[in-house]
Amino acid sequence: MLTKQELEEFWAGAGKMYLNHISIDCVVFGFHEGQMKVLMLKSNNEEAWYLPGGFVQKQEPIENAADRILKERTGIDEIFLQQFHVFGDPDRSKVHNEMYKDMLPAEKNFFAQRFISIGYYALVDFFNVIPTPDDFSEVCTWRDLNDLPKFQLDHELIFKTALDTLRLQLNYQPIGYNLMPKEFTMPELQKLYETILDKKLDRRNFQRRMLGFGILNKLEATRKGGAHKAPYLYSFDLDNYQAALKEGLKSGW
Amino acid sequence: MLTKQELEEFWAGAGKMYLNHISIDCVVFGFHEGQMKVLMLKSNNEEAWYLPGGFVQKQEPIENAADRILKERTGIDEIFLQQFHVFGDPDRSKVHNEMYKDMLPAEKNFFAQRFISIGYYALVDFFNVIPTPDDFSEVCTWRDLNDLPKFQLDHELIFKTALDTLRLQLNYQPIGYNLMPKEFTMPELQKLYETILDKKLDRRNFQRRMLGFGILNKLEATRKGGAHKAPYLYSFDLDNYQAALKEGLKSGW
DNA sequence: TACAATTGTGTACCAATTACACCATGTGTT
DNA sequence: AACACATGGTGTAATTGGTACACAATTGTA
Repeated sequence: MLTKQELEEFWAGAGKMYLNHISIDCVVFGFHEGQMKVLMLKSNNEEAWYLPGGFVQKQEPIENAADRILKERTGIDEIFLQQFHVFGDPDRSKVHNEMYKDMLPAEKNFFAQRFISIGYYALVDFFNVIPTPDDFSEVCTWRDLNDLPKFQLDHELIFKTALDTLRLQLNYQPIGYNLMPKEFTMPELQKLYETILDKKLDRRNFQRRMLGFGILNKLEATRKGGAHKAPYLYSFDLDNYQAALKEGLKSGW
Repeated sequence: MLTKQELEEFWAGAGKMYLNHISIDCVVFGFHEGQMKVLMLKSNNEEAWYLPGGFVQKQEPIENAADRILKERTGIDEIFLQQFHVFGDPDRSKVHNEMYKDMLPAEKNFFAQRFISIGYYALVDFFNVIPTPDDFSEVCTWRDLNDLPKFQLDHELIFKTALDTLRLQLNYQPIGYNLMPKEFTMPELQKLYETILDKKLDRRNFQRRMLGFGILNKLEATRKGGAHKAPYLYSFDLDNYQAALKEGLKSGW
């Protein structure tokens, strides 16, 4: 162990040695009636697109930072937000570093610094969102999952990891409270799952399994208007939903 | 979007505004013959114990930082290491801040800064480890899971989150390659699972399920020496093991 | 040689998942 | 009004997976 004198010196030096930039990158998945999109931004100066993100302020819990950043990009609060991975390769910002190297003196080149990025993903109904560009972009818009642009930095890795994580978590977590209207039909909920997983599910088995989780209330009313038999309406049982979020939907060993 | 002038000013300011300290805290679970322990450290000046940890250097990938820190504390490389959560509450270091407040001038009080900590957990055979104190501790030793000391800061939360995550991941990930000898018997492997989960498993069902994963090779030889029927020896099929690590052991929807 | 402890293997049972059949309901066509 | 058609609601058989337990085999020891 160090002496008190050495300790003080260590702390004084460490204050500079170990400082890093911490950013949040957020994969915002938008859903509406069987469509699934990602929110992306782009500057006119560059070809590549990037994910909504920002920096964590010194006295700010990271959850708050993620909420704040998302509110700025989408206009909405209380989004379903899930932290999923930290991306910390020092080469992450190499591209930017190269780009600004000639424009800016070294001590002002922010991207010569090291970045660590905390990855979050968010689920929203994209009809509730007003995409708003940030200080480094002119364009902020929804991109279809089947028509993705070129990504900046390691944002493609972040996006793919988010999608994989989301699909995995579908097995253990309830989903949809922020994505469905207050009252919805079973086929509508099934469509959400099919969209995320990108595959067809059997409607009868889906229904039974979903009801088995005990997070839905069956309502009296039915959804009229379609050219077919009117399906029953459901709403989420919020208590059970919250409980399932915490404890998961399946047990293990 | 900002003008070039504004951008330069932003970067110059941001360089100071958003710098944070990033540390790694690592829950090292040690196993041997049915025992499970955690590696912990303690300074003579304080009562509370803390987890192995350290700071991420500017030009260092975080995975490397975790490896480096663990090598310093345990003497071993190539440990099974899993990132599981980021702890970023600004109040995390409050206790230390209070403690050093009177000892150190504010600008030298490292703990007045914000800390963000990336949580990892590691699995090792504790007979392979030489616990080595760091610069802030005199004691570095294994603590039994049933006899845990008082924790510093939010290290109890980190520890509990790690244990929960480990138990959850047992359902989806193979485990044991770094913890078992090259050749081992089924009861020995079962003991590892029982130790982690802290419950008894049925040996016949365990065997069938384990073999079903296809990550084990049954060997000709048996383990002689016990006062009972000699069990068969197994080894891990490394190819299948690695594949299962990536793809998981179960499928979902 | 009998016994205790432990391992190897099989099987009956229950729960969950999958696949599919059949009926009900609302709309448009004739 | 009769009918086809698309879709939703419900039931059920077949399959799979997990749990509980029975019984035979092996090894060292009394």
